[in-house]
This record gives sequence, C-alpha cells and structure tokens, in this order.
Amino acid sequence: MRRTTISDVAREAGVSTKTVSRVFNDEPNVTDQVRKRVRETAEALNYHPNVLAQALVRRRSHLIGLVYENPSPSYVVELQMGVLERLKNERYRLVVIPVSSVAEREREVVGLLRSAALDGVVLAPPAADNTRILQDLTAAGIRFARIAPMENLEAGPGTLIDDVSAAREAAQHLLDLGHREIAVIRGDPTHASSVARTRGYDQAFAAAGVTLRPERIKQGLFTRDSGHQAACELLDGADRPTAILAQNDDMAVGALMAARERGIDVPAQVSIVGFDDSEVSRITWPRITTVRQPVFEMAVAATDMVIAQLEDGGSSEHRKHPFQLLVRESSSPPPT
Amino acid sequence: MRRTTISDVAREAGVSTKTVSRVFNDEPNVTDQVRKRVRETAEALNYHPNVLAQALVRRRSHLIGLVYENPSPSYVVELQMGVLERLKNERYRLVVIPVSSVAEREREVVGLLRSAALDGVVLAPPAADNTRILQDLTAAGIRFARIAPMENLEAGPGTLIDDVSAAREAAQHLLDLGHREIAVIRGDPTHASSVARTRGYDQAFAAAGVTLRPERIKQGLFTRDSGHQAACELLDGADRPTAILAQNDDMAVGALMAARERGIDVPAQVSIVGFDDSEVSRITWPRITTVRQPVFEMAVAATDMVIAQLEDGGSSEHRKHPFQLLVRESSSPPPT
DNA sequence: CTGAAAGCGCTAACAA
DNA sequence: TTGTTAGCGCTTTCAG
Repeated sequence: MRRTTISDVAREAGVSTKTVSRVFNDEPNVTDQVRKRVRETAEALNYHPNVLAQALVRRRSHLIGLVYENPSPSYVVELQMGVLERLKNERYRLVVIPVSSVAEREREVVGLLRSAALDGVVLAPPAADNTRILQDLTAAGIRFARIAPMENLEAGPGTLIDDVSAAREAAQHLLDLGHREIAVIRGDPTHASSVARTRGYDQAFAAAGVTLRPERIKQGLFTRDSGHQAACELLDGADRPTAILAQNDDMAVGALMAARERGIDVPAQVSIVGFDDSEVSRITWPRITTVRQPVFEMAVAATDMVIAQLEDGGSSEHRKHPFQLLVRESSSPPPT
Repeated sequence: MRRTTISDVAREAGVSTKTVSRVFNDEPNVTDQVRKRVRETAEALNYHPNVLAQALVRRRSHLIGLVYENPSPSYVVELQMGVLERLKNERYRLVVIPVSSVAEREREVVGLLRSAALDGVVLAPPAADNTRILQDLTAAGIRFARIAPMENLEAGPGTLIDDVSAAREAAQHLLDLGHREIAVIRGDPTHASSVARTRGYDQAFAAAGVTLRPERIKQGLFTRDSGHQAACELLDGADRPTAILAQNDDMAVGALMAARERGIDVPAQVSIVGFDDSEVSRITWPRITTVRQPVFEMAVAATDMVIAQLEDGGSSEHRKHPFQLLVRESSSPPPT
C-alpha cells in the first residue's frame, strides 16, 4: 500500500497537481468550490503532503539545530527550553546536536550539521567561539546565532553577556563580606567564558589588593564531579579557605556536597558562590549565591535571530543581556 | 553561487552521476582509479550530497523523534540522554517533540510527527499509553517504541517496568520503619504510572492494615511546584503526617523544600520518599530515599527498538527493566 | 482561474 | 565496470 501522493488527489478530484498544491499552500487563484472538492478528496484519500519532497524543492528543511558540549546538564536544559519556547507555534523543529569535544572535532562539526540538513543552528559555548566552525557554517550557507560568544564578535549575531563584570561582582560580594582567604574553581579552559570569569575575579581581587594563593586555584571542567573533586582538595588542605568561588553552579553544588561530607557548615565555616543561576542552585540547601545569567531568554533570542535570518534576511546585530547577583544562603561573613 | 550537485561532479570527473553516487555510497563496481578521481573532483568542487534529495528517494529521513510531556525536567533529561547515547555513532538524528498536553492534543500529535518527516519515535508517558496516537502512528507507518507503557501492551514494543511493585516497596519501606501516619502526593492522573503507583501504595497499606486519611492524599502534577504546594497543605494541617510518599522525585524535592521553610527536620520529624532516582534526588540534603527507575537505560533500549524496526524489521518484543529501592537520608523511623 | 511541462538532487533498475 | 532512463513527490514557470 503506497502512500497517497498529490497526483492521486489530483486525479481523483479531476484537477491538476498544481491546483492541489495551491490548495494545500493556501495560494490564491482557486475557486472556493474547487478548493472544497480538493480538500474533501484529500481527506477521503488520507493525503498528507510529503514534507521531504517539499523540503527538496523549497530548499528548506525547517530544521534548526542546537549545538552544545555537555558539561552542565542544567545549563543545557535551560538552553533547550529556550529554543523550544521560541519554536513553539513555528514550523521549525529542533534537532539536538551534542558534541563531545568542539575543540577536537571542529573539522567534523559542520559536516554533522550538513548531514542533518539544518536550515540554521544555535551555537552554545564553546562552539560559539570556534573560528573554524563559524567560517565553515558561513561557507555552507547555514544560518546561525550564538549564545554568549566572547570572540569573533563580528562573525555573526549572538546574545552577549558581560561575563567579566558578572564575575567581578561575584568576587566582590565575597570581598564585601570580609573574605580574604578565597579559593577559585575554574571551568573548562577551552570555554572562553572560563577565561572571562577568571579575569573578572582577578579584577576584583586586584582592586582589593588581595592575592590568591596558587594552591587555592583549582581547575575544574564545569561538571559537578570536577567541582566536587576540586573542593575536596581545597577542604582537605592544610589551611582551608573561608570561601569558594565556583565558575558555575554545577561545580558549586559539587563543592557544597564535598563540604557536607566533611561536616563543614556552609556558610558558617565556608561560603560558596556559584555562577549561572541554574535550577540546581535553587534546590540545594543552603541555596547557592550566584550570578544570574538569563540563559533561557538568551536561547529564545538566539533562536529568534536564526529564524529572522531564515525568514527575511535578518540583521546581524547582537543583543545584550543583563546579569544579576543573587545573594542567597550559601554566603556569609567568614568565621571569626 | 549554486550548490554543487552530483551532476557537476560527474561532468567534471568525466563519469556518470550514477558512478559518483556509487562512490559516495561506498558501493562496489567502481575501479579504484575512478573512485579516486571522483573523490578528488568532489573535494575540489566542495561537493556534499544533498541529504534531502537522498531522503526523498530513499524514503528515509534518518530523523527520530522523542515525544514527551514535560512535568519533570530531570526525567526528560535522562530520557533524552539515553536516546542520544544510543544514537551516537548512528546516522540518525534526534528531533525533540515536546507536547503540552497529550490528552488534549492527541489528534494533532501524529500530524506533528508527520510534518517532521520522522522515521520513528520514542514515546514517553503519557503518549506511550495513548491509544489514538498508537493507532495513528501505525497507520502513518511511523515506527515507535514506548517508555514504560502500562496499557495497550500489544500495540507495539516498549520498555516495561513494574510500577506497582516498585511503589509497593516504597510504601513498605515506610511501614517497615514504623510509620502509620502517612501522606501521599500523587502525580498527574492522566499518566498511567500515577494510577499504577497509587495501586502499589494501596497494596502495601492494605496488607499492613493501614488506612490513609482522605485529607492526607494530595493530588500533584509531577512538578516540583505541585509537590511543594501539596506538602505545604500537609505540613500546615492540624496533625502532621510522619511521612510523605511522593510519586516522583521532583515532587519529593518540593516537599523537602516545604519542610525546610517550616523548620521541620527531615527525616527526624517527617520522612520523605520519592520515586525515579532522578538526578535531583541525589543533590538535595538530605538525599531522597527513592525507587530507582533505569530511565536512561530504558531510553537506550527504546531507541534501540526503533532503530531495529527501521533497519531489519525488528521484533516487537518488550524488554523488562528492574527497579530498586534506594534508602537514603530522607527516611527514618517516625518521631516517638 | 487552471494546467502542462520542467525541474529540485538524488538513486533504482536495467542495459551495455 | 559503467552509463541510461525513469522516477521519488513536490513546486515553479509560463502558457492557456
């Protein structure tokens, strides 16, 4: 049993295929009478246009990709929900493209996207900063918009945030509380935001005349496990810091768990500050002081940019998003 | 600047399009010499096969959908990661299809899937139990596999779990600890698992001769907020239960937060037991006692079933997955 | 207002 | 081993 095609309907309704096409695409120049007859025969024959054939001839798959590298599930979830929010009530569908290591696979990524026939993609960090990927995408004619790009800003539109200032405020918060024995858990160094956040922290420390001890700077990977691991080392060390600055909330949660395992009270003995305002930062106890990144809204905006390019050329302007320090229960003055 | 097509390559390499096609599809009957020449001209012309044209003629889009209704983000995340895990190193791509209300939109869902040209779909509850959707899917020739179906088991393959027994064990755990003043927060009644879990609870209560007070049975929606809301009512009521059984972990987390807001110690004053072993159940404090559902593995298995049907007909056998009671820090004997 | 013919870019079937 | 012919199911001319 073959699927019914447009010709079946045309034959049955006694019209040409073009007329059926017109009816299904709400084009003018068809009498209401014919329109009705076509609709009815289509219904009777259980006809549904073959979207692949449409896609081929229209050169549009109506597929939009979301490219991400997965260190932090909560970040990805918000991103994805944002994209889906914008795609709701649109003809476009979301194809999820997880990439194990953008840095290593930059050569393959665009092939991956091409083989999915994507009309456009939303690029999360660190793909958003990868020069090679941006070039290849442009060459392949795949529209894109970026989440929080920090480099190659002229390469295409994106949703910007001021990671440096946001990080500075997070560090300043701890300094204001009186902390001086501060430790830092950095994120994946291949993510530009990690570099930016480090710079922001450093600006705050420099302005306050505080110098971090080298052994108090730990390298994480934006994952909870890496945060846990780093925190273990920090908390088991000879003299424990009074505060930990983690470059995202997942690592902050890892640090919180490490403290809990050791019976170290947060925030009384150690303050913890995260970054992002991920879902997880709100369900732990104590809830984690963090800097809100409007990830959801940024994803909505980026998707909007992709659609705009697809529909009407679209401008390539960036959009700037605000951050906000959220002081919660995981930070307090250092123990006296 | 047009995209290069297979004919461009054929002309340039002095062969027929079919030969180029053979080369790109690794078919036999092409001399190595020709093969090489074709590869080189393709490279020089920057040729990439148009996957939409391939899809049209092969009647295969290589797109697999994941259909879900979103009450619990942590559940969806695990599901999606499972699907992606199985799709890794496959030609298939994942299209995410969130559905606001399966019950209300059952008529539209298959149209939605058809318009995405999906080869197959993984159906999460409650779509997995929707008779109409299963029928339409079969009629449309879209392969599917289901996550934890509870009804229409003969309609197609799925990954089964024994929700009733799992729920019984969760309830039994509280009874064994000595609890008698137990409250229940139910999940969305349109999900069959909610009904099954209720039955499991009831079996345990009946066997122990315990009768729940009607006002201690609250209706939730599987969301954290709904769990929070229900717990507020339970904890503010005249006489507080000594234990709360929530039908998933998100609602359990909501209950935990409600207890915390009121300064009620968990588990000393109130025990809380969840369901699913979601990520969130492990990062709260206390960690939540729950019943592990191997959601990730089930998603892998379901995806496997879809691919099997697509590749080689595939059997339509169900696969059974085990559950496991995980006793953690949120449950203890009732206060004396 | 309607339809015939010519593709979109590819592969299947068959012939050479 | 290679090429020719005919589609896949739709839309786009452009003529009527």
